[in-house]
Amino acid sequence: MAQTLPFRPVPSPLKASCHTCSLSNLCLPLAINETDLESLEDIVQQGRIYNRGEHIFDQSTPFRSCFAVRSGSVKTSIVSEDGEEQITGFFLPGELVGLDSMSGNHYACTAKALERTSICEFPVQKLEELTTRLPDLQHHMYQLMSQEIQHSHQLTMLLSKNTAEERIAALLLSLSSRFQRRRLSGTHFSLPMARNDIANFLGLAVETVSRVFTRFQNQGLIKARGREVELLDPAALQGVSRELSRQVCP
Amino acid sequence: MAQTLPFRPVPSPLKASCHTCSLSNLCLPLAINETDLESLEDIVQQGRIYNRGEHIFDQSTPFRSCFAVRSGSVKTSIVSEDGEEQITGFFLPGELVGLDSMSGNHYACTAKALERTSICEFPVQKLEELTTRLPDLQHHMYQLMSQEIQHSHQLTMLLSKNTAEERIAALLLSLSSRFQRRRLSGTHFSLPMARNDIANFLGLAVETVSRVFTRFQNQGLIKARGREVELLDPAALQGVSRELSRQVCP
DNA sequence: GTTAGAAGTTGATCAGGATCAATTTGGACG
DNA sequence: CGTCCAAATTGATCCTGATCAACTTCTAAC
Repeated sequence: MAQTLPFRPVPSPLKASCHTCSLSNLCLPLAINETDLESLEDIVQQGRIYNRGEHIFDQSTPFRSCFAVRSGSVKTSIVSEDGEEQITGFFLPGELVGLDSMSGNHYACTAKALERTSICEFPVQKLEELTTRLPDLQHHMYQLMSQEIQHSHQLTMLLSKNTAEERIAALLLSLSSRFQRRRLSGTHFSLPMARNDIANFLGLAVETVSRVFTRFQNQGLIKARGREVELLDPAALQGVSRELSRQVCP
Repeated sequence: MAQTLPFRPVPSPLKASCHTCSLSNLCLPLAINETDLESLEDIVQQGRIYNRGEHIFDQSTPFRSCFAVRSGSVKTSIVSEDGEEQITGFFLPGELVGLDSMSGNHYACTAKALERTSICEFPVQKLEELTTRLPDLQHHMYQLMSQEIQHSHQLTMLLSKNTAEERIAALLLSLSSRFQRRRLSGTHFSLPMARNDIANFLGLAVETVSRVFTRFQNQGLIKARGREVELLDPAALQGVSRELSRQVCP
């Protein structure tokens, strides 16, 4: 959309432009060189917009594609037999959604936009064909999936061993470092998700999340009003979390 | 080792025999046809034995290979900065260990044999080369990794939402169905892991695990003496767990 | 601006499971 | 066969965080 200059033929709106995408150092293009990038662009459908709360796919959708967040943010969740929901991840720009679905005929989770969000789509069939031709891209896919397993294991440890305060500190620090890597402020940002989502993701009650936020605020660790958060003392938060060398979430 | 007939030239002991392996319908060979199977056999190092408690690799080992359990069982665990351990999976024959390590230079976890265990080794460099040539095998790798993500997410939900009884019931049923798929009894088996391991894996205290086992026993759901377990009323256990359409662990 | 419903905060109470402590059982090995 | 140490069980107490309830704030829609 940055390309729609007047008096200039515009490429088909579905033709991708990973070349000009500022996220190419985080996303799939990371793995591959200039010439191969075009092969990737050939299969991408780029930039469809989803509004807040809109489903990108759910567990009844036949599995066709993986998705990359271009702007905005996404949450994924699974639902148990008895209808309980578990949020499994929050995804920021440059991150890939749907890697957990690459077995079976349907998506393994539900993906929902947390705000107005732009999404690129990679049809898996074409993606798999491409990765047989581009070993570097295949290697990158293995890496991404492997990292997702690692992150999930970290989350397991967090849920299994850490207190409410530690979990929330870890989440805040994870978001902070991920924002930072995207050249956004790591100390002052807006939470893309509701308190409810945080609680669900971290295995806590909403009330607990709320209490910990105010406790952190009273201790001068953060300043929070609604979704607006400022980390006043990241080092102290680090101390609280005593955990998570890497990120909690993908 | 089943091939050492007398008066007959025996292939090099390192030369694999996936052809004759009873697990070929669970393990990597599942994905590929007769002719391609030989390519896989060419890269496998087969059947090294590990004793109970022996490390297959740990987080300081440079990452070289993925491993398939041939017989016996394996647990994997990660260690946090402050030295706390979290068991991330139990692996039975035919299951692949090390998929979480396919990014970075070192293994992402520690793998330890829970009993006398035979392990096949797949050097990843060769494996990756092979998967570019064999799209079916590549597809299978994607599937396996994707399933591991799914299982980890299921575990997340279990830790986040379920009580001690529900977690333990779910684990017993998971083991049961996995033994069954290996043509072993699903109602009478020997737990490969200690109570401590169960507790750690499920985010509980050992004492709690012990209490739940005796409670289940008093309710007539199971019979347990030490590691020997008999599921007397799987349906009732199913009711207790109300969870986990699939397995908890890989 | 008004209003209705959702989201968030705060308080009081309760319970599941952790922790601490004391036995008991079991397995490995001389 | 007995010894020793680890693993498992059982009991008593305590604490974190869930639950229930009331209230406030925010957001969106008219």
